[in-house]
Amino acid sequence: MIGPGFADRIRAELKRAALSIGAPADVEPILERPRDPAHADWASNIAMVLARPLRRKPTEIATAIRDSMNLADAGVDRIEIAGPGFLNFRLDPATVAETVRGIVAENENYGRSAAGENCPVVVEFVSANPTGPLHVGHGRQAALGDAISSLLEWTGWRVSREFYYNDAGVQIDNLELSVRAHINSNGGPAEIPEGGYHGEYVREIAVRYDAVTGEGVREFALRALRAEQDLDMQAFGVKFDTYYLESSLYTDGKVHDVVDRLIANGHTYESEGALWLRTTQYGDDKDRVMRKSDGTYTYFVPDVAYHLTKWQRGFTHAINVQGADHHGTTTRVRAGLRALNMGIPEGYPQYVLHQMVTVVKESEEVKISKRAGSYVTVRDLIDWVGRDAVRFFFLMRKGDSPLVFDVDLARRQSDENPVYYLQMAHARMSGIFRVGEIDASRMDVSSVDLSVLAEAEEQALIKQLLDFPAEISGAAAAMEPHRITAYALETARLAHFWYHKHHVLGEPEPIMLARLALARAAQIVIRNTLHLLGISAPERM
RNA sequence: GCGCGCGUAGCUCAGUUGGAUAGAGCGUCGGCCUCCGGAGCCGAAGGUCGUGGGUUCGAAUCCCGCCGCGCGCACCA
Repeated sequence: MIGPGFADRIRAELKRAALSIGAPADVEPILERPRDPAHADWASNIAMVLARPLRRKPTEIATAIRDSMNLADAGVDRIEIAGPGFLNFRLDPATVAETVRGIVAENENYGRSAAGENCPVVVEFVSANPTGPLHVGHGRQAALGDAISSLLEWTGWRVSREFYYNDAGVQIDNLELSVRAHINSNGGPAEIPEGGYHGEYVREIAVRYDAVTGEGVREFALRALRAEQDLDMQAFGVKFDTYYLESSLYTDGKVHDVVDRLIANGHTYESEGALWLRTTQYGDDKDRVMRKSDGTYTYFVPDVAYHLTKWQRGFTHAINVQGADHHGTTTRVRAGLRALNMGIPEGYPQYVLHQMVTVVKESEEVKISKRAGSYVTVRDLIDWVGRDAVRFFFLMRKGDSPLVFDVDLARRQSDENPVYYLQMAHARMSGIFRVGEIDASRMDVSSVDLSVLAEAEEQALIKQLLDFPAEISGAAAAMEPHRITAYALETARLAHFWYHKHHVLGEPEPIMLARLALARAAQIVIRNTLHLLGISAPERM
């Protein structure tokens, strides 16, 4: 560990100093990177925090702490006191430069940590009904779910990516009826029933259906659409570890078991010919119907059964990535799980909800596609701008805010396009090695004198590279991949700055060797961010 | 009406879980540059962080009210 290494040393020495001036024994100094790098490399607000318990002025405390700190033990060059009582720590440029060696050595593992302790977690995403091609909302989910999964893997969790097919229920009935309508119309205009599906794909399925095989229309349609969705995800580069079929919950009797258990636990009642669950006992604003008056179950019962299987399969942590339009279901699923009295905690599963996606092309919103009819598909986006751009654009914004997908920007081959800018930074670093005819992957930096990396752009770039592990763990803990896209762009920016200002090849050998090491470190970090986000890192463009 | 989310520069958005003078990209204006790899670099203008209160050493961030936008409020998923 390189980045936190500094912080740990400073923190330990800071704590020792704080205790020596009478701080409470349980004091835990907080270190942070100041927003403005001109202030310091690392900063602590400990003096302000201690002001109250010690009944002294923050600046006074800060001075006392500074005076009792050992610079060498903390590994810092300078300590300053600023503002209301910040302790600002500055690192020696040669110390900073030295860290490049570690980044190059760790290579593809740089940024990983073990915080998750190999704990199993299931991340469920996309989970579309097999009733049509995947739409852009599913695309956002796929990008988010896959990136969150990667973040968790990078921080030491054992991740299982899961796709839940809602292949039961009324919507599947409607799909079957829609396909049958086309079959019956014999190529003529079909009478699609109320609630049915109108896309071109429905007609295609009807045309391809062959009654002679003995396979039912319903099974054939489901199989075709699942295959199509699988291809969409494959084109997007997303791989699932498991697929779970809603229908299996019925055939395995799991839905019945859940209902029986809920009844046995006394959380249900009959009313108006239906069976209700008292979800209001668990924070819902009204009780929910479990079994309709026609004897079938509402969707949330298999949902509860499904999430129970996650728990029983050993996933003590479960994360669901869904559109915000499903927000209403979270409370009742959790309520159902708790009503089982099986020790499933209140916040299980965790939800990551995202807002809607609108697609804009030539300044106009695109709402329809030929294949799907009333919506734009993930496949359309991939065809228009490529997988990398689709992924990046979906991850650029935090899930809480609606996303406008600018197709024209995404396909532009210039710096205005963030994906291009980012990949170009990687290509540039790679270009240095190509032109210099150096095999970067075999580069030995163990005996290079890195202390010559003292230029402002070099120090800024290195410090940025050092932030990478902390960025990963922060983004993983918050389940916010957009932090990584922002970090990647900033890293690319600093790499571009450095590249424009300073030459590598053709410099005197000591400088060239050190700069080659830095170019390699930058290449590694940019490549790692790209790979983590599921985006390719081209060597040339 | 109730619940959830969001209001930050002209536009698109960040803001490290309460820290220092609120940032970036695009756009606008002024000036350089043509270099391993493609118009890049430097500087400037631009903000009552929707609004009114509260909490404290300190608030864009936490709490309450109000305004505006989105989503949800099914015996659909």
